[in-house]
Amino acid sequence: MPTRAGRSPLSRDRVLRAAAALADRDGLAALTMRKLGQELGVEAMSLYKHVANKDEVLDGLAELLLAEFDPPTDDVGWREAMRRHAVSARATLARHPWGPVVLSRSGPSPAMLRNLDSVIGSLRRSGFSVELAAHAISLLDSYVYGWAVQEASLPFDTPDELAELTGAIMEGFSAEEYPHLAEMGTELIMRPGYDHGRQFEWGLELVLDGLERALGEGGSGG
Amino acid sequence: MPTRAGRSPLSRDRVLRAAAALADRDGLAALTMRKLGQELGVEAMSLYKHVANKDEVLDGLAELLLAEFDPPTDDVGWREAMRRHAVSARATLARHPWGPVVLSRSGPSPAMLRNLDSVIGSLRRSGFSVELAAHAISLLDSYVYGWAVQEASLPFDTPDELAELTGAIMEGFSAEEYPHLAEMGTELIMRPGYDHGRQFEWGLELVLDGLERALGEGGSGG
DNA sequence: CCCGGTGGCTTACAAAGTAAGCTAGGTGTA
DNA sequence: TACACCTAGCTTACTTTGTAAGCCACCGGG
Repeated sequence: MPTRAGRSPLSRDRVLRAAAALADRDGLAALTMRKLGQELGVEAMSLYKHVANKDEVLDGLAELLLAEFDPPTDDVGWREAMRRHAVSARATLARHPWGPVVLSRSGPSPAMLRNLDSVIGSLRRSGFSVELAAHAISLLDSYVYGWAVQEASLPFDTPDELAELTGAIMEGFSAEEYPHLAEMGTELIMRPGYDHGRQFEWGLELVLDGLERALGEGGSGG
Repeated sequence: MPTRAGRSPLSRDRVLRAAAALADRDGLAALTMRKLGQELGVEAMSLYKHVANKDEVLDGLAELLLAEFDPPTDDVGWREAMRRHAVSARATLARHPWGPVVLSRSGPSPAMLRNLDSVIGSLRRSGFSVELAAHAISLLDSYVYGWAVQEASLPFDTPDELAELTGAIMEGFSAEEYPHLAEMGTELIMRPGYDHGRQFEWGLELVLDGLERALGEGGSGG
């Protein structure tokens, strides 16, 4: 007899979705096989009929995540395509703070390769040399990824919380110890209307400007 | 009687250094309190006389790491100062693949704040507005950090190994599936003399160019 | 009607963090 | 000198987690 009536049967897919939901809700550290089982109304060991082990669950999360990234489209020009791709990646990673962790421990999965291939393709069709495309991807990826990692480690979600937190941190140290930090805190971050996310876009535009210039120069730069 | 004669007494500092050495040698996952104890010729529980718990060990590793970063100096101009700082940070993180992990889980520690403050100071003294300095740091940090995270997850150390690995990955998929990736693999990455690290510098120069331009425009950009 | 396979369950063990309390050896003080 | 005390390291034991091994009930086909 089923533990709970009307429960749909388990499947690898349902396991992974539940894992993502659990990690979203309670954090990646709370994702244990036992809790995951509970979530699905099942004992921990039952999960092993559908996934080989916990590593496979984590790899599966990486796949789910990559599937959420919009691949670039060719109908808007490379610059807009890259911008959208970067913005979407950042938004996805912000939605799932466990994203960077699972991505950085997964090897080159098909989803990852597919994603990469489509970005390279978009750039190549817009006139980027192989080398310049490599440079562009490396730069954009590092930026987005690094941003996301730092964002994921910040313990706040809204600008208000940021201001509040900044204030709390700043009470912990004297303005003599870290004068420049103090200045930045009071004159920028705690100002009403300050939006941390704006910085992401600013940096992204700077990077895109640089790439546009490098593309115009026709070479690989250097 | 000491387990091993002539052993110097334990201390928080010795514990942290041993932890760093162990993580360097066997990876962060191998850093357990028991192994760390062994490394020091001591039982696991003895460590707790010097550190509160494992979290404190990890936080301590973050401090050690930050101490390895060269702070920027004022005698070379902001651009060269930022370049050196970024290059040094990248080198440090490459030397310690566990770096990104411990950094991203540690809150704003004094070492972190000090580091940040000195970078802001260097920029401010070179004419950066508060806002532009914030943008610059955010961009540079994200780039270096994102690069480091990705580099840390790569399972090779030398260019030769990269070429070899790329070849191995590319045997796993058909050129029809990922045509652009295949092209990049054969025409760029597996070419003799290809140096992945060069891409870091290329991106860094692009970013510095952009910042220089933004500084010249005198405003905060936007 | 039996039979094998499948999906979930129970049990059990190893690794890891760490709480609690023990003890020996050195130290300051009467 | 003797004694009380402090400290660093030790022992034991509990909890959480991943997962190996094997059990059993059900279900569809011969």
